[in-house]
Parts: sequence; structure tokens; C-alpha cells
Amino acid sequence: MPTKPSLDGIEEIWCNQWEKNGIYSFDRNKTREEIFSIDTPPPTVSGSLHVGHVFSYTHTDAIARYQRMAGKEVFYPMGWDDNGLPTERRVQNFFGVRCDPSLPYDPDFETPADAGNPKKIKERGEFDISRRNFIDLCHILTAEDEKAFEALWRRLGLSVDWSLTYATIDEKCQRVAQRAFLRNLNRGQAYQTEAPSLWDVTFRTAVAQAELEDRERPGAYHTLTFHTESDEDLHIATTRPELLPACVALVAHPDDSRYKNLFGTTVTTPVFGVEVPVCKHQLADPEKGTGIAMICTFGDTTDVTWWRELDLPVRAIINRNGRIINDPPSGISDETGITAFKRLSGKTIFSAQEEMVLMLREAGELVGEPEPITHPVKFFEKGDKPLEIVTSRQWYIKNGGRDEKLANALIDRGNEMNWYPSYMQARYSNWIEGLNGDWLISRQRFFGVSIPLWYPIDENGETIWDEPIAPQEDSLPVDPTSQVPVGFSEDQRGKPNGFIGDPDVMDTWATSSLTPQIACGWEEDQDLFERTYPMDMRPQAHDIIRTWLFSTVVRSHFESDSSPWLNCALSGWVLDPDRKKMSKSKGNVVTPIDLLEEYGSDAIRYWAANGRPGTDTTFDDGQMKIGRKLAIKILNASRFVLSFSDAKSDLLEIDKSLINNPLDLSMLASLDGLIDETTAAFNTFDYARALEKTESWFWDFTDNHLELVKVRAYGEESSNAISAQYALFLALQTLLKLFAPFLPFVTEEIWSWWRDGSIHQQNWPSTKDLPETSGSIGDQEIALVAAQTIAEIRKKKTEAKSSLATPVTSCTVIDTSERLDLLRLALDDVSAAAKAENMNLVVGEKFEVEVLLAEVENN
RNA sequence: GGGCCGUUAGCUCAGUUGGCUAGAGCACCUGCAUGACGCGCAGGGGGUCGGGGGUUCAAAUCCCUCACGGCCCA
Repeated sequence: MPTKPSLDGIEEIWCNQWEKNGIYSFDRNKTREEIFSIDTPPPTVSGSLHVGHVFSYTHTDAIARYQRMAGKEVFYPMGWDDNGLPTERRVQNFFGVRCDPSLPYDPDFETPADAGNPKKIKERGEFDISRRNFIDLCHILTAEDEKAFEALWRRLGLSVDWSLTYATIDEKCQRVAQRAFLRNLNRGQAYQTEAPSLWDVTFRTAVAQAELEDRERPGAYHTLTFHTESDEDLHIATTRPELLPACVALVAHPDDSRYKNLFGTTVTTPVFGVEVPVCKHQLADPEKGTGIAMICTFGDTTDVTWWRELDLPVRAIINRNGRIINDPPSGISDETGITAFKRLSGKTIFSAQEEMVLMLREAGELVGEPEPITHPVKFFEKGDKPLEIVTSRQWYIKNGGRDEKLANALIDRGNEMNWYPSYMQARYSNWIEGLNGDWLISRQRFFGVSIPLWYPIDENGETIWDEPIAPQEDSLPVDPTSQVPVGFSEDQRGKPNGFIGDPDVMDTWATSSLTPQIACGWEEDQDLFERTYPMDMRPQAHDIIRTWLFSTVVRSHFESDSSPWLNCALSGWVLDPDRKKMSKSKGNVVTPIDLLEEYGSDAIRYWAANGRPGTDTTFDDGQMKIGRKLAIKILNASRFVLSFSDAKSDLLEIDKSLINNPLDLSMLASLDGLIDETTAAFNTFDYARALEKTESWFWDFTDNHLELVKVRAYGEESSNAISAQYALFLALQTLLKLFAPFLPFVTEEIWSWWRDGSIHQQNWPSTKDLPETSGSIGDQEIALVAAQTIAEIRKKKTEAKSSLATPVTSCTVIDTSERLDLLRLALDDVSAAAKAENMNLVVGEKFEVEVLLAEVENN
């Protein structure tokens, strides 16, 4: 035991010891019942770790450590999410390159020497490289990121078995993702279709419902004049006049008396002179604009609904670059219309709108001036341009969005799991109820898991999309853009009677929705799978219930007809002091490494573990300071308690029968209650409650019990002294274990002072470890009355502005006879701690203490 | 507009099936060299439990309603 204990440097010492001794390594020989498996969220390594990660991963680690001590073999792997957009962007910026999939692979390509030097890259400019070279760079960068992440996680003290780590882009994950996709395809759960989908012009990719967000944007109602069959003017308000050539119909509410007589007739569009029907539909809002709207291909998602439900034709005019196409769509046939359309061809949406307004003015078909409004517009959550809707061939996985029976089955899966906190289940159910389409999984990106299919090309050079060629499962993973399907040769790629590889990759969620399958070794290590799946716990933040949690349930539902986990534990997130969510885009994130160094890992964990399940927590370095103080206090209290062990070599075997003092037994009875409370809290994933209870019990223990028994414990070999000492050892040992899931470093440090092995491999405290304390002698009230009495005496000393060491010449305690009987059992300790002589106990109704303090010379 | 969560001391938060005078820590004020700890110890002041209504012997807690904040979704 060190003479001057300190927290300095304990993270490094114990991280190394734990790794060296394999404290957290998973023993795969255990049975399913003996194992507790955790589906850890794989962080996106290209993002930087911030304090929000530290927050939620600490929650999981506290649970993992509890389960381990409670006797479970904990399966706790870490994964990295590498795929997709964030990595691609980082690779582009870091290396100064762009991916051009049309370029051939360059085997001699060398990593740019000026990587990571933005100034030099700016001077030379970006250059294009092939997809395969680009992906190589992605792997280089993510490998670096993974190292940094792992170092931070270790420093934080996560009890992960690092030998089980996976990355969503590694070969195994690609194989699992492709295998699951092919099985979905065989079972009819995955399909492709040519359908309107939301398209981000900047990122050139389709966007799924779960990635959408509405943003309020300024716009303007332009009122256009259409012409009825009886040649009357009909005014239509639209925010997108540039889509006029894409207009296929007008629509009004069925009950709208203003337009009832027009239903079933046709009108003519201004400028282009196209004849379109007037339809009725309940989604038309009589309050909006003039109450009658134009339906275009496709201005927004309501247009898609109308197009589908009213069975309207398609007149697409926007291409995937976000520009107006060259040739006029069907319907525009006369000279004037074609000429007008040519004025829009090739223009961006923005300038097309300007040109269209100009044409409407020239034709006198624009009524008044555009009226500015703000309205919600759909964006890709990572994008900065409004989404367009284009028709394209995309792959989907069914998710209940178009199948009520499936939706209900998925909602029922939610009932098979425990939700912590329970109200989070409503978010899951509500999301499914609100779905209106299947899950779009194909992405027009580079760094991701390929869609493992090829398509035949007929003798005319047309691709036969409906007859995909799938690889054999044992050949996975495949890259169809560089590998060749069975029965073909490379020189047939893109040729008549040849084949073409699917150019797209799957969405990140299509891989990370399989983390239980990946981590547990589905079809890769079936023995492990049977020992770990379905998993015991999915910890995650509540904002991705709709994406990660939901999509994982979908995959397990299809793949094993089960829910993927037994328990879902939802974390809140970290708010900045202004109560705003901390996020990289808001620029209010705090980097955790500095905090870990300033306060120590245990202190940061203390702050994090105080965040209750599901509840957002304010970033508060004050709480971290308290965590540090707590760790120091534990260090000092432990040193004090263990100082009584100098004369003893048999500390490892505490003889409970020698603990016979009523106050000692009373303290242990209270500790007994603490064990029950914390165990119950942990069993419902309420780590925060367990910590709070342990902490407050500990402070009470040091303030009262330690002070009360100090004098007695110092006494030499008397049985009373031994009772005090053994009770203290027992309490200390128990407390260290209760704190271990939260403060793994300081508890391990103290444990090592007098015990072999790791505290993290000890058994969770049991009330069986403590003496039986039935009957009045073990009554917890003894400690309470004693503490209240000593507190009252202290108060008198403080009020007299005297030192607490001031002797009390005489002391009278007035209390009920029941309480005095209890006090009598601890009276020697109370009077010793108070330095009081002549303790008089007087029966009375109201608790009161009178003291006569010794005269002490005050300087 | 819909769903969910929250609103308790200056700050950060506890408060379990309604039940002692509503608690803790920080901050603030006062005091204290006591043989673990001054990164400590002892004590103190500070709250109309967001507003209003209801149920009840009894409401921070249950019900209704409104306001404000947050998140998710339209």
C-alpha cells in the first residue's frame, strides 16, 4: 500500500495489465445461458469521437462489468462503421482525389505524398482515380481512424474483448451483408423497381425515408393562368413554376364547391398548351394557394401519391444532375411549346425557374407578383440542396411500409423485447405505423458493400434488369464491377449477349442492420452463433430507433424469425450548457481526450454514469470534478481502513463470527440493503440508480461510521477492535465491488494493494457474504440513532465555533426510550467520537442534545 | 399538425406502488489543524415542486387543461 495514494497514471498501468492478463477475453466454451452478449454500436470512425460517445459507451460498459461480476461470460465485441459517405468525403479531402468509376484500376498507383496537407492539395487541385484505387485509400484512412478510436476506448476503460473487433467494410462483413441480401432476394423480401425516388443532386444518390428531413425554406407562390374548356381563366398557385412542362393534371379537394364543376374536364397549361385533366383527391388542401394544385412529375412526395393513386402519366423533365432535360416530355407537341421548352433545356432548377417566370410574364399568364412564403422542403439529412424526385431503378428490402401484415409482425417483435426506458417502445411502434414505403437500400456510391448481382445483356445490347445473375454463396464477397459471373468472361462485360455488373453499393444500414449476425458469426461460426444469438442487449441512442434499431429487427425477423435481442437499452445524449444537442455540425462538441487527461477516466465515467437511461444529460465538468473527488475519497478511505491490517496476515479470510458489535452489525445490515438495491437496479439496466445509491451510502459510511468506530478500531487486540476492523474490511471490499463497474481504475488500484487478481473478475457482492443480522442487534436503526446523536454534538461544537476535537465535559441526550435503548448499544463509540465524558441519557419526547464543552484555549 | 420526453434550490439533478418538516451535490455564507483525506471536515441560509383546475383524509407523485423547452415524425 502506497504511503501517498494517487490517481496519477493509473489508467495506463491498468489498461496494460488488463490487456496482458486477458481480463476481458471471452470464453467461448460457455453455454448460451451462461453468456451475456452485447450488440455494441459500431461508431463511424471517420467522424471524430466526441463526448457523446464516451457518455453512452460508459453506460454499456457499466452494464457489461456488472454482468461479468454477476457471473455471466460477457460477449462484448466492438465494431467500426467505415462505409459510406463520411469516409468518402474524408478520403476526397485528405488525399485530394475524386472517384471516377469509369477509370480503369491503376495497380501502380501511389498514395499522394501530400496527403493531409490541405494547402498543397489546393495548389495542385484534386485528380480522378478509379473506384478500386479510391477504395484502397478508404481502407488506409479507416485503419488509422480505428487505431485512434481503440486507444481512446481503452483509455476510457471499456471492458471490450478487442480480439473480436469487426469493421463493416471488412471481408467478413461484406460476405454477411451480401449473403443476407441474396437470401432476402430468394425469399422475395428484396426487390428492385423502377420508381420515383428522392434524389440528392449534389451527392448523386437516392435517399431513403429514414434519411429525410424537412427544412423550412423560403419560396414563393406564383399564380399561373390555366384555360378551361369554356375558355375561362383558372388560377393555380405553385411554388415550382419551372415544373409547368411536367404538369400532368390539376387536383382539388372533392368537396371544394369552387372546382366541382371542373372535375372530369380538361384544361390547357399556359405557355406549353398541354391539355391536362382536372382530378379530385382528398389530399388537395382547399386552404393552400387557390385551393387547386398542379400535379407534376415530380415536385414533391404528394405528387408521387397523386400520380400513383390517380394513375397519371409520367412527364419527367429533371435529370440526375438537377438540370432540365434536352427533349420536351410527352404532351408538348406544338411549335410554341417546343420552342418554350428549349429555353429551359440544360438549365439548373434555379435558373429554369427564372426563365419560366420570364416566359409567363411575356405570355401574360402570370397573375400579379410572386408571393413569398416559407414552407417545408425535403432534404437529405446530410445534404444542402433540396431533394428532387427522379425515376430510377433501385433495390428495396421490405419493411412493412407497404404491407400491413409485415408491419404488424414487426411491431409485435417489439413486444418480445424489454425496453429501457419502457416508453421508448412507442417510438419504435410509431415509426413503423408511419412508414409509407419499403426500405431503399441501393446507393449510388463507391465505398460500401456491393450489390452482389450481374444482369444479362440481350443481343440488342439492352440490359435485362429483371433477370439478375446471383453468385454462389461460397464465392462471397463479390465485386460485380470487377469480377465476372459464372459462365461469362471479362471481355463480355457490357457487350451484346454479355453481362453487366450492378454498379451500386448497399446503404450503410444494410450492413449495420446485421451487427448481431456479424458479431455472433452467423453462417461463419455457427457454434459461436448458437452461444450468443439472439443477443442479450442492444445499447444505442434513441435518435436512431427508426434506422438502426428498426432495420436490425427487420433483418432478424427475416433471417431467423426472431427478435435480435432480449433487451434494448436506449441512451440519451449530451446537451451543451444551452441545452442544445451536441453535434459536430453545430460545432459545440467537446473532445473527450482532454477531459480524460484532466479529470481522469473514472471521473468522466462517473459523470456519464449519472446520466439516467434514455435521459439527455447536460455537459457538466462540475460533475466530473465530483467524480474525481469521489475517486480520491475512495482512495483515502481505503488506505485508512486497510491501515488496520498491518498486524494481520489473514485479511483474505474475514471471520464473520468475530463481528459482534451492534453498531458494526447495524452498518452491515444497511450495506445488505444497498446490495439488494443496486443489484435490482442493474438488473433493470438502471446503472445510474446503482451508482447513486452506492455513492450516497459511501459518503454516509465515511462521514458517520468511520468516524464513530475510529477510536475503537485503533484499540489493539480487543475483540471490540477486531469486530470494528473486520466490519470495515468487509464493507470496504463490498463497496469497491459495487463501485467497480463505474470506477474501474481506482477500484482496481486499491484492490491490488492487498489482493491478487482483478476486482473485475470477482463475484458481485451478495448478502450471503455479510453476517446474518436478524433481530434487534443488527437493526439498522442503531447506526441511524448513533449518527444523529454525534451529528447533534458536532453541531453544538460548530455553533460554539469550537474545533470538533474539543472535549465534552458532560453531555445529556434526551430522546424516546426506544431510541435511547438503541443508542446505548453504540454509546461507547458515540462518546469516544465526541470526546465526551459523562454521557447522560434522559427519556423525553423530543430528541435533543445538551453539551458542556471543555474550556479550550483559543489562541 | 401528430407522437414521445421534460419543467423540483442560483446551477446539475434525485424523489419507486400517492404518506414524516420536499432531498443530494455544486455554488454561496460561517466555523475547524481531529492519528485516511484541506481535492478535507463540521454546520448554515436558500424551493408556491412551470401555471390553473380536479380526485383524495393526504398530491412533486394520479387525472384534465394551458404554457414553455427538447427530440422524432408529418
